[in-house]
Amino acid sequence: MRIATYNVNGIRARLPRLIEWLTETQPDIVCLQELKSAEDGIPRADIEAAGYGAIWHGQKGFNGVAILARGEQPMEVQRGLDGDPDDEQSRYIEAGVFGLRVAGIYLPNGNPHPGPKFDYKLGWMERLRARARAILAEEVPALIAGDYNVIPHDDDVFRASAMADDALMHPQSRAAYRAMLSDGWTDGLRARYPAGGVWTYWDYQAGAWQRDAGFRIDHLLLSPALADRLCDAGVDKGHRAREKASDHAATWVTVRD
DNA sequence: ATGACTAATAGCATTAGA
Repeated sequence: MRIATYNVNGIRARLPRLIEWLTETQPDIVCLQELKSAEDGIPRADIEAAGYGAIWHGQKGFNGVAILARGEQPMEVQRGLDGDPDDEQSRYIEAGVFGLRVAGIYLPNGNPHPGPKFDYKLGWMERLRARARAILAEEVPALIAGDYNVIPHDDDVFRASAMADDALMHPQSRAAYRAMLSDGWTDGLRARYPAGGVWTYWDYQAGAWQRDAGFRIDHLLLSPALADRLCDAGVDKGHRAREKASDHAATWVTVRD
């Protein structure tokens, strides 16, 4: 079974690329982020025509997450995280699909640091960790996949000094990510490539793609039961080179059925 | 320190992204 996460940076702007990628790579489960669309603007018919059932949590203009399943309708478990009744941003959706629990996340960027956006990021990570621990306590095979907006290690970025002051690799962001790993989650791509050097994002600006000036912020975290089934992991880098591509590349794991 | 790209917005300049 192939499970992928993909920050599409606008599902309507990206629709031809998204459908093409689904058709070419045939993932069984997909978590999408940055739909940048209200629910009534999401192209349900095109996704279904490509062979996928889907649920989503949309928002006009920004954010927005979805879970797709090939030939199946995901069964929604929860949308949004507990712990902040004032939070109206669409960044979390969770479902049961193919016997797995799957959460799709779009973790706040947090720039600039310091400031309210960074505080929101850390608060959101605490709330995510609480939900993640509750999922682990259920002892179902589970995965939390999405755009974490965290560069976990210095070898996950083309040049650590270039991003040193960024919220993506702030020590507090990294500590909050590590805390989830310490709870028992396995970083699927890191397990496959322990030395780093694999990117999932390349900025549109300053020729970052051409210079391979990228970093790794899209992650798939596997519960212990699912980590035991991990076969492979990778990044669909070729699609990042195409016309009208997202600035992220899809990132995936395969697990034994 | 700044800008460079891209997407969306009842938009034609601003916000947000990372």
